[in-house]
Amino acid sequence: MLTLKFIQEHKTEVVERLKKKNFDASEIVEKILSLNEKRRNLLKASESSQAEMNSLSKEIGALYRSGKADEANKAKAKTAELKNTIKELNADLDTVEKELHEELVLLPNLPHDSVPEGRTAEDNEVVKQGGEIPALDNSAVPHWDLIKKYDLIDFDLGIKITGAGFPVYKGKGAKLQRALINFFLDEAEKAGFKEVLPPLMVNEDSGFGTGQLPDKEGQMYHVTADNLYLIPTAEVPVTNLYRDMIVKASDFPIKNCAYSACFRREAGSWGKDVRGLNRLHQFDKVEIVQITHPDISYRALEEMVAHVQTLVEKLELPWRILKLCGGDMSFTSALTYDFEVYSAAQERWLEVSSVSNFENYQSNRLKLRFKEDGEKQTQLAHTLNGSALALPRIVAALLENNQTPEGIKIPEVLVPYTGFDIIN
RNA sequence: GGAGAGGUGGGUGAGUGGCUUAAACCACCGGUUUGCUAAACCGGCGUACGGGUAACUCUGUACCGGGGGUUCGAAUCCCCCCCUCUCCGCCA
Repeated sequence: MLTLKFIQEHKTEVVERLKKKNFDASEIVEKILSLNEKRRNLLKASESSQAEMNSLSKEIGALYRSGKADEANKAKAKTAELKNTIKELNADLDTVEKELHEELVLLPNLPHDSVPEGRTAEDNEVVKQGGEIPALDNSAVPHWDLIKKYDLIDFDLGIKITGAGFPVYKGKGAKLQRALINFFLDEAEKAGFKEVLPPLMVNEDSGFGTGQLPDKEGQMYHVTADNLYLIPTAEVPVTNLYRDMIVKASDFPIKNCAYSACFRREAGSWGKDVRGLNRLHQFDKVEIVQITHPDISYRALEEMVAHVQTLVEKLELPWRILKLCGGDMSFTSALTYDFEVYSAAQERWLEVSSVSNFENYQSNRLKLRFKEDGEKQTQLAHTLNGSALALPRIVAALLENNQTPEGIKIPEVLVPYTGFDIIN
């Protein structure tokens, strides 16, 4: 959520910048400003009445103590009206504050100045590219066939015990999962991210803190009996570790990485995009999260992007980095880079990571603040996160790109983790 | 699942209706003293939203798990909810 203060001070800027996200903010901003004016007036009136009440009460107490009951009773009579006034003012204030909040959460985060104009994924800007797209021979098949051929993942068994989108990994397929998770965690740790292993379910407050609730409620599995949500990404529990906190500027940067299973209902998805490993209800991912000083959050973003780049390079996959255009960015992000790897048999790019700077948009909800050393004033921290990496599409690309007549070759860097160098 | 105890500032913890402006201690920060460390002493030490100001100082209101109620006045009394801990049961 944008801060009220910022909207007040940068009214036209907010409207202008949100145009890039194809969002017309002018009406909402006007409404916010007028509601805030209302709020301030009500607040002033309420507070001065309360101040009056407080001093009257004090007097009454003093009168009783000095035995002047008559005068005390007289003073009491005066409080009745005041009490009513306060009640009414506070009720109005409450209403206005709720309305104001409802409007505030409608505004998306402002896109960074460098975000390209555009409406759809077509308009995303390729900023960097590397690796070589392998030339597969005619016998090459997509990963869902390879998976069957080598008995790596069983979708039908998953359907039997749970449902579509919950694959069962088997044998070398299962080992490959473990290998990738450990590889990603080790690499993240080398890059300075401290590992945490968070719960896979979170409460409502956490869902709200990172912005999944209330807007994207339908995308999460909801355990209604206990009112808990299965996490769609480790970003949720890990970022919420710092909810409602005031940290010291000297604690920055706070860097965490976490492996977790991720659960997504993917309501409304269909078609060829969901074939094989392309889209699942449950999948594994290593996430990196960073909380920084606002002055250096964009440097932190570049570092995180560089880290992800080393991962796809070490896995010897053809990769490219996209800077998302305004229209394709998420509601909460200020700048997002997507990583894609080329899946040679499907002949398409697959998104495997999304790295974003949220600036203070998330921390305003989370109430994640910091203080400069020696300063009394609190400021909102900047939060960032990124996948490093999500497994299924990496597996899809690895299988497809590395298929040979003899079997599927495992990238060198993974061999110490898998314990085998070929799947055959 | 059953029974009990409890939720007060960063932590421990006092506080049964107005001498509370939430004590005290610890931690933390600043200062004095000191050969260094330690200690002692002095001072400071919450958050949010307002008002005021050139700025600092200043000032108002709210906040003792959350919500409601009683009262001139609530951390304190009443009601509802949430959470935590202990014991028992079940269990990897």
